[in-house]
Amino acid sequence: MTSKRKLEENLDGNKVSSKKSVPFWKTGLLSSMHDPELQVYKDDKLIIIKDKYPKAKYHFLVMPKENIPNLKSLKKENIDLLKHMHEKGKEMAEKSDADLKFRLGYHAVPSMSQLHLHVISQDFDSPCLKNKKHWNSFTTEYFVDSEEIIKELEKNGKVVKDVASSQELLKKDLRCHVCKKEMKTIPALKTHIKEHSYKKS
DNA sequence: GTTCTAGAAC
DNA sequence: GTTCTAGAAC
Repeated sequence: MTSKRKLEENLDGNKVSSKKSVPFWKTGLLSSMHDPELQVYKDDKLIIIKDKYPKAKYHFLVMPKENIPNLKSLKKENIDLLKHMHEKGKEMAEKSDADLKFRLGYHAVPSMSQLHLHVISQDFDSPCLKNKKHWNSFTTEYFVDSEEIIKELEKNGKVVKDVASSQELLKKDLRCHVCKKEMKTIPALKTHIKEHSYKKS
């Protein structure tokens, strides 16, 4: 027989030496979720936290307490939960700044485990927004509105997103989300978007 | 997901 | 020479 395979486990229960082990950082949200410093709302079904690296003036994550890893795990039984997450997310946006535009949605292929609904103001005014992937993940179809996810689950009983085509969206040229003007660099884009208003019309 | 940094782009 | 992007992280 071959020599014994080292199979230690880290604090998150992931196999450290196995090649198939989940990287340590992928479980980061589960820790953040239970960090009182980040929590802003809590009820029997969900927890809302401030994103640790906000990509706009206001950026929250609404997460179910129940373990639901991602969109693929969603079942028809979760429809009421998703609607509840949407409602509470909307309330949090309202409470933060009632005059500011917000979007509520999911990333097609999120990096981190545990389902999370982004509640993000549309100014994208934040030092944490640094690269093309950040920008495109919130301004292309990679960002799927919460209502669309709920509709898809109601219609098909599941939510399916193609990984390869979704990842291609992240490589698209930089474009202003308001006037659609193409920008050559992230710094130029960040300067440009300051010129628009993000108040509700 | 972020950090770091080599080297491309200017 | 400086700004900016993009890929590795054991």
